[in-house]
Amino acid sequence: MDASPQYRPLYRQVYDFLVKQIAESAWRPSEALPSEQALAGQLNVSQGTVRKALDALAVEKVIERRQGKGTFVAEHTQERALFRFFRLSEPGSERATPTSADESVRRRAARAPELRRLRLDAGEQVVEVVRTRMVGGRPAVFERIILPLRQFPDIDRRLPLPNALYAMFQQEYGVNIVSAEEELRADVTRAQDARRLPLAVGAPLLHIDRVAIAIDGSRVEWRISRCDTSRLVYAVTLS
Amino acid sequence: MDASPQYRPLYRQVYDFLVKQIAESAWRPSEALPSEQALAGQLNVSQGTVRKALDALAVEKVIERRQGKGTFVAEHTQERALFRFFRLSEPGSERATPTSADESVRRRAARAPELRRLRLDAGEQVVEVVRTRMVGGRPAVFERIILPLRQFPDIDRRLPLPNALYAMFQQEYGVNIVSAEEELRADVTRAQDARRLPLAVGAPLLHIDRVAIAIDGSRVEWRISRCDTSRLVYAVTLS
DNA sequence: TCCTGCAACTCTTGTAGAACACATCATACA
DNA sequence: TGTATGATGTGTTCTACAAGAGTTGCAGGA
Repeated sequence: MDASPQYRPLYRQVYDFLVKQIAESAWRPSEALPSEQALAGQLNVSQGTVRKALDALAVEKVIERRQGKGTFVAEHTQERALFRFFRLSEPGSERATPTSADESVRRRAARAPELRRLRLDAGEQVVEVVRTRMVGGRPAVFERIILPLRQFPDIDRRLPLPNALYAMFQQEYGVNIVSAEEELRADVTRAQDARRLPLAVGAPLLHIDRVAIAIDGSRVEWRISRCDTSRLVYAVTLS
Repeated sequence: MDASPQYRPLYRQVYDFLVKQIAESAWRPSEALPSEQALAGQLNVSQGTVRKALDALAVEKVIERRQGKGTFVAEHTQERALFRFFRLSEPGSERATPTSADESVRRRAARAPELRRLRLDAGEQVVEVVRTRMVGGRPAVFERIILPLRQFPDIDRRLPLPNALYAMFQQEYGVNIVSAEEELRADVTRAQDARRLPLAVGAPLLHIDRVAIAIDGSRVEWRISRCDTSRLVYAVTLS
């Protein structure tokens, strides 16, 4: 534990240390961290201080704690990741689970808006994924995803992509998505949308612009989803 | 502290006790709660246990803690409430602040969907508020709000309603809004919308269906907002 | 006498750590 | 094969002290 020029509480230093370790994949997903006692000994602080840091990480769903068993790196399982970041559901708040279809992937140089959104350096390459998301057997979302090739090398050679991308990011690339910033607006269906979705050109659809953020704070994915909300709704709880 | 049949940790019992007290307006907004020591003495637990309960309430933004000063019931000030529950902003995530216009209020019997949404008893009366929300001098949202008259007696005689309704709920009626469930979808502008918003009939708009939930868990407000998202977006962070 | 400035005190929440209870699992033993 | 037990985890509770903020009271000068 190094004492930084500006004071930070011990438990905060422990927290930062653990975030760094997890960001560097020191432990695999679903693998157990060292016990509180072990970490306390290693970092030369008390068990209570380690616990305070672990509790904070558990609130953020970065880790999971199980009494009597241990503390584990939270796993982005299929259901869990979808439940967290896929917000479309039946109007009565029955959760919808999507599948993928008509996937196409290509590698190219990043364009200006992508450089800005993902804070990339000029000339960097990206992978563009275009796919249709099905809910209940019907096309519901038309998705365009931009990924920096630097962070996901050869992801365009690992087709087909899994249904839950964030689980793959975590397991294959050690990239932990912890939050996502979304901007929503209503838009009209264009010819491009109508080829994928059961919507007439000119009909309203929900346009979602998302940037996903990893545990180290880096902006890792830009995703635009165009959703048919005639049968599903975007559900969110503000608190 | 009574021991319930199913075991609950002490700090959870303290938490529940405090929630109940705040729900019953034992302390006014921005008023200080008794100190940790005082609460600990009153409830016959240690200061650390009280602190754990208070920390949880602070995370939920029900209370605010200030070192050296005390613990205060969080106040739904104008800016704070809007920042929390009004999600429209400029695309670059510059926050937008709305004002109200063209407000009309009437009292009537609750209709079937309102009974369901707000879990009302048949025959209960509601107050229906219709108003236009302006952002940057332009109409941006057309809002319809349903409130149970039982919880907000004579609210229809206190016109004009303030800009931040939840601050009024808290100060005038002791109702603390802590979360809101929203369902969003894209819809077309209808004649009714076009009278209020600078949109042509048939243009896409964002339809938001919100139920606001008070600290005691009761469903207190049903609000439908129809938003012009040609200049603003609905911004939300998933975590 | 009145005002000013500072030190000391008191009350608050924040941080750190210890002690023990409870959960889980592996293993020894009847 | 079933049960007891010990080892090792996290969960809960409590204590001690640090740090922030405000109040009080006193010394000293105008």
